[in-house]
Amino acid sequence: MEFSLDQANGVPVYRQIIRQIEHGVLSGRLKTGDKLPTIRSLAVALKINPNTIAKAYGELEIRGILTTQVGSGTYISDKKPENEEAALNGKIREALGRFLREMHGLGIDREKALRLVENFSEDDEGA
Amino acid sequence: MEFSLDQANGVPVYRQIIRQIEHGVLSGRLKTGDKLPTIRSLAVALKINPNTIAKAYGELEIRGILTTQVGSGTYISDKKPENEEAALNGKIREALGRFLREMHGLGIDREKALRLVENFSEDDEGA
DNA sequence: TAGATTGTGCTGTATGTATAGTACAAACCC
DNA sequence: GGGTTTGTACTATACATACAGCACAATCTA
Repeated sequence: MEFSLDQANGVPVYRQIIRQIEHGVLSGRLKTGDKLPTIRSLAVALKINPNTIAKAYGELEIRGILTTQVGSGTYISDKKPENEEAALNGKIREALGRFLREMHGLGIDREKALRLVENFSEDDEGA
Repeated sequence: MEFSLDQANGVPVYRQIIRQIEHGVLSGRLKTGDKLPTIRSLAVALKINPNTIAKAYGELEIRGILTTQVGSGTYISDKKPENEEAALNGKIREALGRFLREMHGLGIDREKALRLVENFSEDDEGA
C-alpha cells in the first residue's frame, strides 16, 4: 500500500489517507486481515505528525473498516460493507463527475478530454 | 459564469471560487472587462457568507486577475498572465494526473477509464 | 523476563476557514 | 440631491486541521 499526499490542494491530509484506504478496500486491493503501516512508520514516510495518521485510522475504525490491536498494529476489518459494489460505483461516478466538470471549466469538452486521457503521460508532470 | 461548490470534499470554499475564476480566465470563457457577480449576490446564490466571497475576490485582485471598483463591481483585469497557454496546459495536466491517479486507486486502468468517460452521463449522479 | 514496538489518550499551540454583525466611503441610479 | 448598491474593513466567535510533546497499557520479540 503506497500512499501519496497532495499538500497543495487544500484537502486535509488525514482525509486523503482515509480516502486512499477506503478506495483500496473498495477496489479489492486491500483485503481482510491485511496489515497497514504502523502509525509511526507512516508518519515518518509521509513526513507528517503521527497524530494525523492516528486520526485517520481512528475514524476508519469507527466506521468499521479497520480494527486495531495495541502492540500489534492496524488491520483491515472483516466487516464488509453491505453494498460494496454500489459504493465502488458511486465513488467512480463521483470521480468522473468531478473530472469532467473540471475539464469543462477549463474549456475542454468530452471529446477533447478523451483524447487527453488517451495520450497522457505523467513523465512530464512535476511531482 | 456559473459557480458550483462541493461542500463535502474538504477543499475550502474560497479556494473553489478562486479556482473556478482562474480556470474561466485561462480557458478564455472570462475576458477582460467581464463583470463578476457582486459579493452579496453571489453569497446569496451560493448560500455562504459574503466575507468568503470577499476573501476570494481579494486574493485574485492581489494576483492581478481582478480589479475592483467600489460601488460598481468586480471585473476581470486587463493584465494577462505572460504564459497563459502554458498555465492552461499545466492546469489541464494536473487535472488529468489527479483523475488517473484516483482511478488507479479505485482499481481502474486507463483503458477502463476511457470507456467510463465515454459513457458517463451525470443524469444519475446526485448533486 | 526485559526491552522495543504499537495504539491510545491527553495537553497545549498555531494556523486556516467560515460565520455573524457592524460600519464606512465610493459609485451608481432615479 | 437622496437613496441604493458595491467593495472594504473591522471585531468576535466557532470549528477544523496539524503540529509538538508526553505518558501509558497492551503486545511483540529476542
